[in-house]
Amino acid sequence: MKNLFADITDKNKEKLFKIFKASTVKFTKGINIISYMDRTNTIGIVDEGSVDILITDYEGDITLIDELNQNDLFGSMIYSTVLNPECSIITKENTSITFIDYAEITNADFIKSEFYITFVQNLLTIIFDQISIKNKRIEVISKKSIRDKLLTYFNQQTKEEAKTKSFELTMSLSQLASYLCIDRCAMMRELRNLRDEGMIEKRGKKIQLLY
Amino acid sequence: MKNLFADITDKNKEKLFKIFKASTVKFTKGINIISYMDRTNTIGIVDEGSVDILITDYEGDITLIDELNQNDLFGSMIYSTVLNPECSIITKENTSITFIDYAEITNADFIKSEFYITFVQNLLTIIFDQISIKNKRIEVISKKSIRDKLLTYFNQQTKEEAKTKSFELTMSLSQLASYLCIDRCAMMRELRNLRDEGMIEKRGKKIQLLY
DNA sequence: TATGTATTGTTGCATTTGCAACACTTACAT
DNA sequence: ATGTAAGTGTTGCAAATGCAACAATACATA
Repeated sequence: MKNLFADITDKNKEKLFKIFKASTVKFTKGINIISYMDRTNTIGIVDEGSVDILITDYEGDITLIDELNQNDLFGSMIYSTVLNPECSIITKENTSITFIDYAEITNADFIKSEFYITFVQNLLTIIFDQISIKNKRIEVISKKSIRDKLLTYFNQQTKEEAKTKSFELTMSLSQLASYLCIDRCAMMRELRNLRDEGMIEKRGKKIQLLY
Repeated sequence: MKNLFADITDKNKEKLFKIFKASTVKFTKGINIISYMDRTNTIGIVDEGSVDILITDYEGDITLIDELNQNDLFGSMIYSTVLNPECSIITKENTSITFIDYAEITNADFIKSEFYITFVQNLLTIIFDQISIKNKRIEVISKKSIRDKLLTYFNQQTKEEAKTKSFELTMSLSQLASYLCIDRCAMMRELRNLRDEGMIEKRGKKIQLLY
């Protein structure tokens, strides 16, 4: 995954940090960093660690909108609801975030600099990646049944492993259920059905498609 | 909604079109324009009309990933699966699309031009908007029950109408069911329940929240 | 090692949901 | 005007699902 400052020298990165009024803050696990995003044009970059973007609805139910990892970006321009009180950005572990002022993307000195293009390219690459991830999730949770959600997810994961048709789960089963927006117990049941019907094989975190 | 070429003079726009090797094609309704996207770096811009981005899965089921309208963008960098045979881009009406070569975004002449910044800003604005729309949809279809999906959608729609708590459906009920990834008949049933319980009022396309 | 915590795994049951099949209305093209 | 397609509305029923409640592991860390 590309870094927003990839292919930019340390010296230029320093300049860039000044232009962007950048500040890097280290958070421990479980902190809501939404208060750091109060300026409308703040972009957060995950240097290290990971965060969840959550929305709390009128009934108090919490929806996971995004899971961001190293190099991912977030900000009110992406999460239009980000400044609403019902949105929270929670660190999932010890996490280091760099905040930059997006408004400075039109800073005259910055535009003239030789690293402007590199920066814009990096920015676009990262954003496009994040959109792709979102599209994948939409494809999965669009499915009406738990079975189809699971199979679609498994197919996505094995797409690059056409030969072996197997992959390692990158998250816990509880997290998977949450990602798929389904009840964990119901998912376990369906997972068992798939295994019993000989559709899949599951050993620990390794899943093998058999169809 | 911003246009990718907003605030760029016609003359400069012409230059830009040359740089991007742009071509504008008019399609009638129901055409799959995926074949126009075969170059990896092609970006499509909806000048007029609208398109659906669809994925057909291993079972032949079709999933609606995106509905794009005027000024929206699409391309393989956004839909990573776009070049796969199972992805289709279907015009929903008479639609005019401009294709540009994304690789030219680093074209030296272009970068030096005075309209480069405007272009990049427009590009980012449009993309951020598209992400916001995606996030909203994820929030809605994340809900487990039809009732919650409907109420969450209604709440999103009335957010800017805090006083009246009412809005006009922008799509048909069939389309809404498809957007929410639920069975249309089951949705109708739940809609009736909500009405009977005095949660909502529905007259034609106008929906009023009563809670 | 002990101890608490997170994760996995299971089941019964009431409820929700998708599906199929149908009638009726509206919109639109010829 | 007339036929065709698209959209709306309804219902019965079998199947899928969420929920609650529980037991058994695995895992971390004090």
